[in-house]
Amino acid sequence: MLGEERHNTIVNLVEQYGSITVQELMNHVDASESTLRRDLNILDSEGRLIKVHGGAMAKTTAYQTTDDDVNIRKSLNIEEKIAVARYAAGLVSKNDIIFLDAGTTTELMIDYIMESDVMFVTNAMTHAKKLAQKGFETYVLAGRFKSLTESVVGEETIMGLDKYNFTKGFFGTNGVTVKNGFTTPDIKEALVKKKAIEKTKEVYILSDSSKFSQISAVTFGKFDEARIITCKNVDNSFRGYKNVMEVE
Amino acid sequence: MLGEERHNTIVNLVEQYGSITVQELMNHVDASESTLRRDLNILDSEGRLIKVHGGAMAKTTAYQTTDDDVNIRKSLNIEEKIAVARYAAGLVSKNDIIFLDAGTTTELMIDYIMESDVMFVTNAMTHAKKLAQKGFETYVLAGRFKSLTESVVGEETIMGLDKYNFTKGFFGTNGVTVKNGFTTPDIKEALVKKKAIEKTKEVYILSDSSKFSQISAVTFGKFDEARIITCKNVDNSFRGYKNVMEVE
DNA sequence: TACATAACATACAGAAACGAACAAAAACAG
DNA sequence: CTGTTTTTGTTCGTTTCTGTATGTTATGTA
Repeated sequence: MLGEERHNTIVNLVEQYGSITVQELMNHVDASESTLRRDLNILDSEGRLIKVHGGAMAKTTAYQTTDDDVNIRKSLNIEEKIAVARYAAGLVSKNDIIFLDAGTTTELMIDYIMESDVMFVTNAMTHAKKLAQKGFETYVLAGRFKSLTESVVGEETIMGLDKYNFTKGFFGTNGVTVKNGFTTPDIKEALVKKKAIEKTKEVYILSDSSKFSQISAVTFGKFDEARIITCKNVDNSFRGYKNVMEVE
Repeated sequence: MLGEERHNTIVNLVEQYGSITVQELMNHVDASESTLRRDLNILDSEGRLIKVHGGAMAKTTAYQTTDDDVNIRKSLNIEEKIAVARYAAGLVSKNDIIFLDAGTTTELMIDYIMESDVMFVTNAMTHAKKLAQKGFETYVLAGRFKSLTESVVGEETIMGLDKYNFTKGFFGTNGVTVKNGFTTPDIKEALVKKKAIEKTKEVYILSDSSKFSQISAVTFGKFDEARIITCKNVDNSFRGYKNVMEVE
C-alpha cells in the first residue's frame, strides 16, 4: 500500500469513528506501530486530524480551545517555532508595511512584536484578529475563505495584493530545498505567497528545521530569493548560505 | 477509550445534567476515581467546566465568565434574535448570492440555514468562519480590520462590493425609525452597509424590537427600501407597514 | 467544639504510549 | 547492475497515563 493511500485510509477511519487508537489502526491497516505513529504526526501537522495521546481524533470531534495560542502551542516543534518567531519579530521596525502570511509560526510572531507604528496586511483571519487586538493597523485581503487554514485565497486575493508594496514579508513554508526552493502542497496558497513575495522588498521565510530537504507539490519562491530564518540544528548541507539565518 | 474521548464524554455529561458528582461519573465512565478527578482538574483549567467540591458544574449554569464586548451584546434579547434569525434563514434559497452583514443576529442566522447551494459574501470574519465550516462557498471582503466587531470596513471594502450583485442581503441595525430609516453609530460601517444595499435585490433588515424608535448617528438605508424582520412585540406605531414582518 | 465521613491531594508503581536511533527493505537514479 | 535515497520495521530508553495506597482537608452532625 502506498504511503499516501495509507494516509487517506487513516483519515477516513478517524472521521468514520470520530477517534481511533494506534492499536485499532494496526488492526485496520497493515503497517507497523511506528509507521502509523509517524503517519499520525504527519497528518496532524498537515491539519487533517488531531493527534492525541493514544491515537487521534477527527477535527470535528476534537475539542479546540477558543484560544488560538493554546492550540498552536500544542503543535509540533514548538520550541523551534517560538525561537524563529521571536527572532523574526525583532526584524519588524517602525513604519514598516508588512505582509504576514498564514501559518502557525507567523502567528506566533505576533506575540513578540514590540514595535508599534507598523501596518500589517494578511490573508489569515486569525492573524488579523490578533494584530488588531494588539493595536496594529491591520488590513485583510479579499477572497475565497478556506476553512482549514482560516485564510483567503484565489484570484481576488492575488489581485488585492497588487495595490500594496511591502517593506517586509514573513512567510511560512512546507518544504525548503536549494534546488526546488520553497514549496507548499496547495496551489492556491502557493499563488498567493508567490504574488506577495513579488510585492515585497525584504522577504523572510520562517521555517523550523523539519522543513529542510522537504519538497511539496508547488514552488512559490526560489531559494536565494529570500532570507530563511531557522534553528541552529539545521542540516549541514544548508550551512554556509548567506541567506540562511540560524537562531537560538 | 482515549483520554481525550473521556474528556468529551465528561463535558457532555456535565452539560446534560447541569452538574455531576465524581461518584456519578464513575457510574458512567469506566475509569478510576483518581483519573476522573484528574480529568476534572484539567477540564477546569481548560475552562470547559467548573470544578466544585464533590464534582463539577456546567459553565453556563455556574456563572458568566469574563465576557468581551461581543459576547455581552450577544446575550441581549437572545430569544428574539433567535426567532428573527431563524425566520431569515428560511428565506435563503438555492443558488442565492447573499451578502451577510456583520452582527450578532446575522451570525445566529447561519445556524439555521438549511439550503446548501448558496454563495455568501461577508465582511465579518466570524461569519465567514462559520459559513465555510458549514460548507458554503464563502468570500470575504478586503479592508481595514476592526477589532470590536471583527469585521472589515473602509474604502477598500466598499470598492470590493462593486463586483458583486446579490440576490439577497441580510443586515443588522442599531436603530429603526420611519423618518430616519436604518441607523448605526459607526460611519465606516454605515458606508459599507449602504453600498451593499445598493448592490442587493432583496434587502432584509434583521432587528429585535428594542431597535425600533432608536436613532443612531448615521443612516444607511431608507425605511421603505428594505423588508424588516422583527418580533411580535414590536411597537404599535410600526404596525401596518407592508415591509415589516413580525415573526413567532 | 469534637467527631465521623466524604472529598481531596500526593506519592508511587506498573502499564501503555512515545520518540529517537538504527537496521533492513524497497524505491529510485545513473 | 550498483550506489543512493526513501520508506519501513525493530529495539530501547524515556515519558505519560492510570490505579492504588495513604495522609490531609473540607463538610456536616451531634
